[in-house]
Amino acid sequence: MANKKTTITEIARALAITPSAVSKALNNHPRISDTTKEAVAAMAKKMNYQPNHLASALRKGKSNLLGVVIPMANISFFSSVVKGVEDVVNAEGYNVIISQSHDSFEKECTNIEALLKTQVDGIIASIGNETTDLQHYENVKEKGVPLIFFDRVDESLGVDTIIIDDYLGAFRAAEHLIDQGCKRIAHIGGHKHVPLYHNRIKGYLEALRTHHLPIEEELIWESGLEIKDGREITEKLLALSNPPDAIFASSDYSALGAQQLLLEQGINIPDEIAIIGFSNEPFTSYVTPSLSTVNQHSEQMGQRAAKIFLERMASKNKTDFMQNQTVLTPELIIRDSSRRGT
Amino acid sequence: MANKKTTITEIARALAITPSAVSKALNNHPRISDTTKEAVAAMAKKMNYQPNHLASALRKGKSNLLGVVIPMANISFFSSVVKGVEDVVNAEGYNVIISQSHDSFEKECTNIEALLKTQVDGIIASIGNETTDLQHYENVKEKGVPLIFFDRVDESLGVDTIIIDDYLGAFRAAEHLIDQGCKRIAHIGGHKHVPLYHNRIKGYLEALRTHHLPIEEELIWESGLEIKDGREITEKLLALSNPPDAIFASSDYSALGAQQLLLEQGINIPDEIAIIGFSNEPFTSYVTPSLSTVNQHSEQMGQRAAKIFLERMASKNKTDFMQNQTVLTPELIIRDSSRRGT
DNA sequence: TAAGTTTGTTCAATCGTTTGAACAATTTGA
DNA sequence: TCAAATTGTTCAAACGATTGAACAAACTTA
Repeated sequence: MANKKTTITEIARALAITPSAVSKALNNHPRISDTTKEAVAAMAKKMNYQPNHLASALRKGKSNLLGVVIPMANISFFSSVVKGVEDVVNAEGYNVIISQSHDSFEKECTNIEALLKTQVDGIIASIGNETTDLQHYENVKEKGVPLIFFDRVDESLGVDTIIIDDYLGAFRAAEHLIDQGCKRIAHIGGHKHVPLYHNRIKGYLEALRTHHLPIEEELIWESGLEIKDGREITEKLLALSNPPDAIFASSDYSALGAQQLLLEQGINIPDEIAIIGFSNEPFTSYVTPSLSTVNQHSEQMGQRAAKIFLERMASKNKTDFMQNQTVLTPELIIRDSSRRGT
Repeated sequence: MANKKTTITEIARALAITPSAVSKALNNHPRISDTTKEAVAAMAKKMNYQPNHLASALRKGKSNLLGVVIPMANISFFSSVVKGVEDVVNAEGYNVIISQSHDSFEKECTNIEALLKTQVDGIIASIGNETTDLQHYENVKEKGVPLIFFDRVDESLGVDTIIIDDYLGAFRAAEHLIDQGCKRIAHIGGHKHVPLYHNRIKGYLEALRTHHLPIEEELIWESGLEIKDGREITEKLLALSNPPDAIFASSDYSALGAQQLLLEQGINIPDEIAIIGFSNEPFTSYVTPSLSTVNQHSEQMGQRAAKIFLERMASKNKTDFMQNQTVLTPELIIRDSSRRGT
């Protein structure tokens, strides 16, 4: 079809100079004269030259590719993080490769392997729910590829991490419900082996203790935090001889499930039972009543992770391997599902 | 840190053979003996060898990278399409680079350029709302890089396209409202210069004509289709001396805006005014009342686009440049917002 | 004006892998 | 038994860009 490729060699030929002169001109090397630089630039434009990134990446040992591994792209939290990452690294000439693990351990492993094979310069990841063995991440570390965990992190590997203060978020969420006059607050939690959910449970418990409310095992549940989990657990909660007057769910989806069930049962939200979720997924503001939740500052989280990556790239002298542990402060978002009239 | 790199040269040295023998062994070349292949495989595993993708990509002139350009990743439709694409191409050894244009013409151009520079093997794109000049896409074509448009396409470039039958989707949506007994159906449409929205308007009009309903200009609006547009237009519709008894919105977001306003005004949905949206965004099933909508088969669309890409790669003999125009059939999803009791 | 410095360019090696051609060793066929 | 075919491997040249060293020419400086 078209003259598919213009290489620096061709530009060189056209100008009767050497490829290396062209390369240096394009890279603005100080020893190249302005005249040559201009001539090269003009010819490059004229010949519609597009640098071959692979060649330079190979030579420089740097692909300018950043891998991001997330459980799901269609969860708004994660796509926002990705947006934050992109905003920061695109400006520095990096491209982002996103791969989804769908919370499958196997897929996560193959994704990591694919990214390493593609010679990404770094990996930003959120660990899948299924994952307990971290060998594939060890691998990344061994290869000397910067690795940064966000949200679902593991401290044991000694890599950079960035999370929100889940404990505090949960504490505030529970405290807010207490402020609204709730006395029996149920918790729809995630699996305790995931640190982040564990921290939320602790925050919830501490809030109860602080305000001298009894802790009742029958009100505390663990689950996969999907919509159906919210429904099922809420059903069980309603069946109790003494049902709760509030539900704090560790995800917006499970909170939504709870809300749907309550609405179907004709239970008034928030007066009979108040609800608060976690993550500030967009839909929480669309539903009726709008759902209170906790904002995780997803985009900021991505930006921060990206900046840490860039710092790692800048200081490849690996002498100062100080682990970077960033904790962002969550923000309570109070909406109709928990705002009781005074 | 670690012995960061194992190359085929090192494997070769360890086995006292040449790098080319190693390369051929790894690639299962027929002329290499099974003994050698096994020895190489064993040594590769032992030395934790990871092929350098950049080098092979450079040599082979093929990066195994596929670029996907979408307006927004946090719109579920687009992330589903991406998922469909990934499912298909990952299996064939490709990685996907996603870049978002945020409906900015400038960003779209730089994205395309970045992808070309990265030497992607192909590009799957949905044209941004702002875009009217297609020079950057011409560029892709000129370079001989397979280009496939989906959803927001442009036929004039002569590249492969994949869309749903927007006309039919709109026709059915409007017809469904008519079936429910609605007589004055308003339309919250997108900008007419985007073919897809134009087709939906045509489908809507044709449904009215088919069922002998009058077409009233005051009921037909163009907008950016966001939540606020839905609210504003609905407000205007309610102010009419003869307000509509149904609203067909060209996006789920604008349908949601309409719904919110109607609920605030205490208007019964669907009995006083029925609503139907377009796209089947997940939140449509979460809101109350749940929103009727049109399913665009997003994941299938992505899969189809990916398959077309793979076909193009397989037949790089570019003799048979038959443009591939796929049209998927949309599916009506009827929920509470338009289902009137009989 | 001879020695030293600066300027602008070319040379040549390199990144790690691939691949057709070449070649030696072995096997087959008539 | 000698030529032909097969098998398994090595050779060497790519792919396109980068980069330190080398070098010639021009310019300073004493």
